[in-house]
Amino acid sequence: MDTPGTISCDEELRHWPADEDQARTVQDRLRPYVRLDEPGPEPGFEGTVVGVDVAYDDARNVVAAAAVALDARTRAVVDEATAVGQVSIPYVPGLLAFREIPTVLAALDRLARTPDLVICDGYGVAHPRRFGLASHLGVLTGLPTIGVAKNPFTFRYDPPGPERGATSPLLDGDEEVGRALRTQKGVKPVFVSVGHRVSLDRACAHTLHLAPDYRIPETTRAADALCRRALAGI
DNA sequence: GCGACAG
DNA sequence: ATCTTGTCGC
Repeated sequence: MDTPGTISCDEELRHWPADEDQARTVQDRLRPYVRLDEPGPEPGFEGTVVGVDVAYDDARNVVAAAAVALDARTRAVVDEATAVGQVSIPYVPGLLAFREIPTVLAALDRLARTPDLVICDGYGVAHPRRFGLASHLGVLTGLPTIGVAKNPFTFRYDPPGPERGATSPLLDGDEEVGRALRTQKGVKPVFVSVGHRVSLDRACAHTLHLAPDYRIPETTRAADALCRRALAGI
């Protein structure tokens, strides 16, 4: 059933790392599957953009994930799904994906149709090993993914211009790993990076289109609200 | 060794 | 991420 040269999502979930060293090894093994040569859906495409996010209950070691599908053009919510899981490992910078992905995959599976594009709350290739949450989710699902983070993580940047839509390079040394994108005039930028099968230009264009009124894209806002509600209902 | 560090 | 009151402003 598996195509040679691709990865099996089920297989990866069965071989989930038990400690930090194993997790880093998994990232190094999967990183070559990230595709950076595809432009991805064009801005304004006909289809669905799905936002995913999770919320935690540390006391009970529980994580709730939400996936909300929006019409990519109108941004109207067309579907939503949630899932609940157990937290396996503590948060370690660089290993965020291992806390979120199993439950996020479960939520994505409960959507009525396959997403055309997925927006993650975090980073893609802007990552110490170039394999952040969005890239990891992309490789496991095969779907085009984008990472939109609220903080610059370990990277540096010069502030983009004050106007909505202004960008500046997000740098790891002298390498551009993403962009700071001003989604609202005079408001702190968000940090966009490629996850899988999308160009950086289009990743920024999609992010800007999804944030007409607020700093954070509507996909992430909707998923954030839903996973909090799901967690509260347990 | 020390500090910083997506969510 | 999460813990949390009031407060400034549209």
